[in-house]
Amino acid sequence: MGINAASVLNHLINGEPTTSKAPRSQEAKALTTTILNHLRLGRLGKAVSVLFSAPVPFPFDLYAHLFRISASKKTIVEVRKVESHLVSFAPTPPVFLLNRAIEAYGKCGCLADARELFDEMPQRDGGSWNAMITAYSQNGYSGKALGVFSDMHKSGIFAAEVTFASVLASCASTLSFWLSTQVHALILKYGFGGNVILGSSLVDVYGKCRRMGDARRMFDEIESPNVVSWNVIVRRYLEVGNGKEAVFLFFKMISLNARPLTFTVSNALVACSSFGGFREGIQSHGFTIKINYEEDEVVSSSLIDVYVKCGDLVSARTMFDLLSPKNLIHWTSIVSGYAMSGKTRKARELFDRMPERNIVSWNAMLAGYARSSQWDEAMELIVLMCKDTRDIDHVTLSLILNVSAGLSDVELGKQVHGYIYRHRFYSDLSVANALLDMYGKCGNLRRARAWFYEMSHFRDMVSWNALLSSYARHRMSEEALVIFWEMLGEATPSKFTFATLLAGCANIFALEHGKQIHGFMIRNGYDLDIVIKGALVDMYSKCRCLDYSLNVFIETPVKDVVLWNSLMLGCYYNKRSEILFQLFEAMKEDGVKPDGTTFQAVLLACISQGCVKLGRLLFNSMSDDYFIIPRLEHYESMIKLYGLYGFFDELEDFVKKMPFQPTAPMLTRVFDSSKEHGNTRLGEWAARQLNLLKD
DNA sequence: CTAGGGTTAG
Repeated sequence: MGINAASVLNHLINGEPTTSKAPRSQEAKALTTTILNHLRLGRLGKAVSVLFSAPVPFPFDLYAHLFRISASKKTIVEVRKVESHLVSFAPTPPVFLLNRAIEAYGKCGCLADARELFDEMPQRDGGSWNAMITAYSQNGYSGKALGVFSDMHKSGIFAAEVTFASVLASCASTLSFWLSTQVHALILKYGFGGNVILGSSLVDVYGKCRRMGDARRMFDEIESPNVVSWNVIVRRYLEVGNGKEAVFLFFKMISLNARPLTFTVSNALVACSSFGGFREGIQSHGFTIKINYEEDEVVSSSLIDVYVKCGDLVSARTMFDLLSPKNLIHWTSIVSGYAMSGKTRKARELFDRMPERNIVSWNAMLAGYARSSQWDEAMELIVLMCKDTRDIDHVTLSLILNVSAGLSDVELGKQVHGYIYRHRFYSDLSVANALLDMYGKCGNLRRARAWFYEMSHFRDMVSWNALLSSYARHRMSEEALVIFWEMLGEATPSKFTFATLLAGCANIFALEHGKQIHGFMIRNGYDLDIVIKGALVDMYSKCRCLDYSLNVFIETPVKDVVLWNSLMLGCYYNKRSEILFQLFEAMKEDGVKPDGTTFQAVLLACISQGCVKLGRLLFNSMSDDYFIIPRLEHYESMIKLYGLYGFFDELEDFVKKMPFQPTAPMLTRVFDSSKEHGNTRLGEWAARQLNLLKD
């Protein structure tokens, strides 16, 4: 068919080709082939412009196809063009195509276009509602998605299964528990209860709302959970801090011969680390090898971390050494392992050998120094870090604040405070608490208090505890107690709170306050665990109230070394050292291994009872039988013991054979006791040594 | 045609 002047004119006047219906659809057919060819070559723009070369309706499938492709490429211009062609040239565009258009707008994030189309549609079906809800839901407008769902429900439209998925996703992101239960009820009412996807979504929602009881019940109701369902339940248990249950379900999954996703395996491994489940970790390790997952980057990272967190650095290192290629996370994990277990030298060695580092690796190394109180090394690292990277985050800031506190360097702390202020970190709770702690530990209670009040709107239990402990630490237990009563109106005290308060009372021998706290805990049904019992025994001992101390001790079924130590020191403070020796024997019979503090207590008793030979025996036994390296105070006690009772041969031998140079107080004591007992030779030696020390 | 989960190091 040729083009003549009349046909062109006709076209211009009527806006329509003069050709009859059959050839027009043939033209569309030919163009459709061209368009599809363009699409095959990935030329979406070309395809759409060919569409516009013919002002005729195309097959609906083609529009649907174009919508899908432009949606997946998120090319909003093409979506608009295709919609415009559709509504201009197709006489009555079918609802399902308009739904596709809404979906495409949604995928491109153009909610305004989607909504406009939705509002102007002559008719809507369930799919239209669904498309609109999904569009809102997937773009994070959960509230709007739920609003549309509510409108849908009110206009009597029955929701489809797919709609519920979007609705539940929105419930999950808004954490609306009660709405979720209502949606759950609707799902059951509509008979969709057997849908695995909806079931898993419900587990997800309940878990995110931290309603693990409901989540678990829902999970147990799923007839045949799939890998996603298992992944969700394991993940949610991990998130609420119930690692044991997460691991339990992971093992259950395996026993049912389901093949977990790599995500699920790493979640389970993290769960093992979370409660120190070494055996479970090893079993999971075996399983990952069996299903060929040990090569996976993420799984191997979590595996190394299991060994690290369970304290088996040898295995962690073996895994790390065998691993290739190693990534940044593997490196950081092993460095952190050494750093946090006090092996900072080894950590640093590896840290220096790292092919690349990021903020997390720097923080890991720094955290190690902070944990081991190696403040100078920490400072040096901070300087290096600032040279290497401009990246400073909330963890770094908290760590630098810990270092300032450790060095009692309030000036450094103030600098960090300024940085925090300039870079808007002050609303980060962990940073804010670290700052509070720093001012407290540096003894700047005025600033601590001021900052604490600035934190009024977002402080938590940790903030209260930090403030309390700074008062208690600086022997202001009365004030600490006042703060405690204030605290009750705002936060729930924890075991940490009580331990701090009791230690504060012990330091100033505030027996009445200590009793009040003890009573408070009993009245309010607090679980008096071994740490609190230890604090109580210590407090009563120091407050010269040995009877109470003994009572608390007796009512503790399983006693640890701290408890024994506190009581033994209590005997010493209360001039009942003769009982202390019996306690020492009883402790060993009880199967509790003495530590350095135990021996210090026994040595103090020897001093007060004049048991020189026993003291020497115990001092030697300490390292020979118990492998405890004597600390400075043990040496001091021995010197005091020998000196006080005039055992000068032993004293001289002891002081000269010590593995380090005697300190000034030690020499002073040697000098004083020599003078008292008329031992001129040793006294002069001590005096000479003292003079040498001064230079 | 459309739905669910989303991991590892400080």
